[in-house]
Amino acid sequence: MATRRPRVTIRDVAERVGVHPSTVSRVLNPATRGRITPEIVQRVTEAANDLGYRPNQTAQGLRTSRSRTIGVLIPDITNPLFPPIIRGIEDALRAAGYTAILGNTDNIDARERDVVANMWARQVDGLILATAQRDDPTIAQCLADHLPVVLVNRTADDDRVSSVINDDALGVALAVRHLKSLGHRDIAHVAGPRNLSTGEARRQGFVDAMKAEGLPLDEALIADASAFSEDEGLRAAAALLAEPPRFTAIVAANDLLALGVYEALAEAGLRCPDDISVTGYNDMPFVDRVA
Amino acid sequence: MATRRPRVTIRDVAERVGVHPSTVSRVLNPATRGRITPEIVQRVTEAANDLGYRPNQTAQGLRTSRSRTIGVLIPDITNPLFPPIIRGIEDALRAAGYTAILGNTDNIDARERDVVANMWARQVDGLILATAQRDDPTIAQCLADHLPVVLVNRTADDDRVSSVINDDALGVALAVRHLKSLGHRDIAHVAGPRNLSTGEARRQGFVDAMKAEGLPLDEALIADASAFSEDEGLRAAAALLAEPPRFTAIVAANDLLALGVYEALAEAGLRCPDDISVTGYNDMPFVDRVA
DNA sequence: GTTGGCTGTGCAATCGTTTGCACGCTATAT
DNA sequence: ATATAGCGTGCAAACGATTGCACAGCCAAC
Repeated sequence: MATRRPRVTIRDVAERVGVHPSTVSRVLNPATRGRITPEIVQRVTEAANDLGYRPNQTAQGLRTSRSRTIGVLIPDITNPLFPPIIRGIEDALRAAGYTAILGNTDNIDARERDVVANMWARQVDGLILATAQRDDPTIAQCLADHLPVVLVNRTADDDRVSSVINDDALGVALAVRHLKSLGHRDIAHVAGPRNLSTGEARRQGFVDAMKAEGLPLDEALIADASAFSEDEGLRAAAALLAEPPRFTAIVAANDLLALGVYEALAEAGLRCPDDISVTGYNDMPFVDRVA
Repeated sequence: MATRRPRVTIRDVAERVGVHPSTVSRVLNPATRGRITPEIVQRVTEAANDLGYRPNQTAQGLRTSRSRTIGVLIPDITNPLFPPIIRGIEDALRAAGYTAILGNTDNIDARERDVVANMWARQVDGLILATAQRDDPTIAQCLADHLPVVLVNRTADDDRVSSVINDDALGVALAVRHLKSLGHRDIAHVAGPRNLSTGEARRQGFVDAMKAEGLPLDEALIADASAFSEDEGLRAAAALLAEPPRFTAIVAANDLLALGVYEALAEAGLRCPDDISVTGYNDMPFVDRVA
């Protein structure tokens, strides 16, 4: 391999100005800059610019044991739900001088442990989990290690950890109200996994909303999916459609499930919305364009 | 902030076994393990496991100046074209003990420079660019710095850098042939930006394919989009549709452009495929479901 | 005119690993 | 028996930055 452009170090800057490296360090650190004579600050700053000095994050990280890096765990980046979330996280982190490293877990525990171990070895300053289960061993581990952790999209039952989520109950209630206003009375629900906060909360939200709207609630019209996937949406909806439907609309707990529901309807020879209406949840990109 | 779980270092392992840290290091490094007495290898390995030792990547990185990290530049992760690519990159890197850090550039030069500078500061071992322009300053910079770089999805005119791309000309030719087999003769093309290899190659592929198939080639039926975006697809297609169309099909250089073309057709009161057929390029997730 | 405080900078240790070099030991050759 | 080669391990110096401590110089106060 060819030799790389030699890195400009803090020592190079120091030599050029004729001061000690520690002085350069103090100049470059806004918090300590005030302790240095303005004229030296000026000369050091100029020299650093001239030489194109860039602090070596690795060395900084070793010394300070902070990496300015955050680990982000997601189930699978190809799930269209996540790119917008990731984008938001990365933009915010970059603005704060941080960098994200991503880990796809595919909802596999072993993979998740592996990814977290790797991130720990890389000295991440904290973790953002989009993978939280209501009872999540990874979260327990992070709490035990005092590794800062925040949840996004889903939350956990353990209330020691904070999370950024939306109002699942409200979202489902809006869907139910909308369907009611269209004249629907008998509404089915394809629910998400009950071990995920989103699944459980939307399920409960559906039950509450039906009651609140004075619509008939039939537990038999709630089909649980074991994952937020198209396949499971298809499976769950097919179960609902096994016998002639006693409902005119389906509230799916998530957009991927809704896509599966569409398929199930098609397989059953039913059309949407002519025969049965369907609502999703997520505003997944391009979902409004799906037939 | 609470105290963190104290890190187990190579020195802790050494002390427990009663050897020098360097010996532990050699045991843990497969390349040097052979130089150490098997019994010591055994004891060190055990102690490392018992203590839950994990090498500190930051320290390793500082010493070896290799970070086992690769920077990946993409225009925008929310563009559905990229998640599958990223997923593939991350899986392959992880299998090799590497980690990816992502950078969204939004095709903005300044942002791109910023991201690359940040990655350089983080000592990335190399870069994967999905952002390549045919004449790309970032690539020139990397070559000058001897920072290893590989292109994906798009390539560059500079042949010193390798790239992983698909056969754009072939893909377009297949689309043209398919349309011809359906009976189309007059085919328009919504081309991508000519400063990107994909735009230019598919455009050229379209021209060549039309000639090869013996179909009439009318330069006026090629509309250039200035970006691979839905908006530009709409704009370019609208231009083609400004006067009564002299064509029965449109080959779009990319799926997002194709979505824009759909919109343009809708706005013009035309239906697809009844009035005009459209082909895309990418196999973007869920695109087969779009109306 | 000495003492005392303050201020700006240098010194050197440190973060956790890796690695060239040296050293002591054993085994073989003479 | 002594020289020599080789093998396994320890030693210590890096990598590039940060930071507690010490020290020199200056000014003011007594």
